Amino acid sequence: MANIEDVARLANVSIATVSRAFNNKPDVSEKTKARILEIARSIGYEPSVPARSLTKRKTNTLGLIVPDISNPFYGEVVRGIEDTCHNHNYNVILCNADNKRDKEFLYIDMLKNRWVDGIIFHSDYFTERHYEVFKGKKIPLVLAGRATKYDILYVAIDNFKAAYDATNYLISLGHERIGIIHGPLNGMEETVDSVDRFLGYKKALKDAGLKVYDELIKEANFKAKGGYKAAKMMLEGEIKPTAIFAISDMMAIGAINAVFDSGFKCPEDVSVIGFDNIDLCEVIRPPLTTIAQPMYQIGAVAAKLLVKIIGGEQVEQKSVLLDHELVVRKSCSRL
Amino acid sequence: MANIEDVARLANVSIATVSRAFNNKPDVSEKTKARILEIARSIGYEPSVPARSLTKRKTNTLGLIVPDISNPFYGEVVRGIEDTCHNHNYNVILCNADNKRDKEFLYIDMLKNRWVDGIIFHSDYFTERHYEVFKGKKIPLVLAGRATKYDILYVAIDNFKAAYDATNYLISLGHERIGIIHGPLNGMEETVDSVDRFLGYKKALKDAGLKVYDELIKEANFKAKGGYKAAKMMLEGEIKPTAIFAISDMMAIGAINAVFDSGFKCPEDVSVIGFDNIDLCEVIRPPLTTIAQPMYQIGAVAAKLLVKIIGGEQVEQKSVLLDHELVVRKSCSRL
DNA sequence: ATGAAAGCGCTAACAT
DNA sequence: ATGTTAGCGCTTTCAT
Repeated sequence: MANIEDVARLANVSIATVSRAFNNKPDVSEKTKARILEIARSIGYEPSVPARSLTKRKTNTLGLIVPDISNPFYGEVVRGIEDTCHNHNYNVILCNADNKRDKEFLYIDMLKNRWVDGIIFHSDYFTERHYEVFKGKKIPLVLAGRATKYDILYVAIDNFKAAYDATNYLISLGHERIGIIHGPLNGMEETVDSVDRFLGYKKALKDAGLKVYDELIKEANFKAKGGYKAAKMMLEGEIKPTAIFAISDMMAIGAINAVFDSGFKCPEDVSVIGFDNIDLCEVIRPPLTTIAQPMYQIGAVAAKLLVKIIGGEQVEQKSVLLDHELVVRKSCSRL
Repeated sequence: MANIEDVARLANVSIATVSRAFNNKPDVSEKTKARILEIARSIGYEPSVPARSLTKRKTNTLGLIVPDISNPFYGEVVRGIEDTCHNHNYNVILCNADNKRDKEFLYIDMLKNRWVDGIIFHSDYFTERHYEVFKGKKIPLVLAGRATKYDILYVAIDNFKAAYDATNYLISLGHERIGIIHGPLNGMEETVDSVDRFLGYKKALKDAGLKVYDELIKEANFKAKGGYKAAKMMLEGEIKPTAIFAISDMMAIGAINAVFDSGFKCPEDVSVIGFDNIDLCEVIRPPLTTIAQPMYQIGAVAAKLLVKIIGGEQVEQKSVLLDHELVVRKSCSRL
């Protein structure tokens, strides 16, 4: 592989001049610059990124830790991140941590050793230990997809309000027995999405003067099968819901299937509303009414924010809460 | 950040000895090694990957070029790759190239400059120009998801046979007017998946002595909406199919919706079979019968192969054709 | 078993 | 406008 010295020799200049030419420094004559670039091209030379990283102490690389890239939700977020990085001349190292603490810390360590310029971290949980590890390592960090009480930048949506809106929509359609299928609450110690959404649901019911039935509150694992089981139990119970709010689209889809399998119809007998707005929503029958999260945007904005911080812009960077949106399709109807 | 010199000083040894300790070289006394490691730990030292890459001329990084990570299909493949890389101490740089030639070549260039140890390339097309670029750059390469006539290692399935099997299954159920929704054929110059599958479909019909109706051959873009439109046209035509083979699950799902929207039932009136076996298949109604591609395996095997080549094992590496599988669910019925 | 020193490919002072 | 040189943090001969 050709290196800077080869180019210098062939162009009859010093390696410093070659370096200048490639870094667009002002103090190289246009003529020599052109000659250098041409010679470089002819022998297929381009600067070595690792070598550059070493001297500049900057790798132009972002570390990206997500739970699971095979989940379409994260696929969208990551797509937003990668697109943005590409536009800003960064590359992305992808890490699947499965929401597992050890895997996360292991990856954080690896990324640190790789001198990544920053990390975008996406996980169901952000604990005190996370906070301390990141602080200790002093790596620029942006949390994606969730807010936090720590002084760490994040890009997310207002989960409480989003769930409030979803529930309220059901109420506005005349529903009174509204069930919820939420995710793991984890003792409600941490500010997990699931907790916020659950709280938003309860608040909406209370504000409308409606009763909160314990029988209509079920927990599942964010997946279709979990949603199916939870809905099935609800529908076979004493108090039957006329509407169900599932806090992820996959669970909502499971719930719709449960409605049919229980001998009811959706939306005629039971309305179902989801959360996320993944592509599937328009494809299934009935098309799913849901709360849209700007997944791509979450990724894109997080990446932009991180790149800015790395660039050292002291412009008082702030966390961002993006807007959610109610997308009305056909899975909910007036009571 | 602590470096190797700091550790050396504190441990009263030379940096060479520290290096040996961290590289598990045999010629360091257990005692000093332990001391060095302990001191390193106490000041939070770990070797710099960029510096190491420079001397060793090895980055322990793989470049990964895929069309679009937000597509669940590639999500699975990438998941297989990343898991495998993680197990072999490699990291992965993710690149979305959208099947665009320029973006692909740009990424290949970037990855080369980053001295990645190898590249896994996944794209709808692998042209002569691709072949030449890769040969020119001399980067270890494995093609994922598709075969090629060039002397390049690949990991894929036998698309021709898979399509043959799908069609044959329909035939075995008594169907005679079997439509196909295929992808872009691109003049059929290149060995694209779409072409192989289309050919497999025709061969199965011919082998069974069935007529190939031009009216039952439609092209779409691999997405649900495309499948919907294609199926709609077919169902409204003169010659109505009793079964449809869509060469991707997303198109199959679109087709199922089209069946219902046209006033027919699936599978009673029209059977539909898909291709890929994405998670969705079990979630929609009716659950989709399909040809399963081992997506995770494609990624995992490709990564394993690449890591082996990089390791210099001359063990006559061979391309791999993985098995596909017919997964019978409820979207097809006997005529 | 350990150290000294060269070198990986580049950038960034400091000269001229 | 261009060259010289000292690093960046590490591995790897070559000595001892």
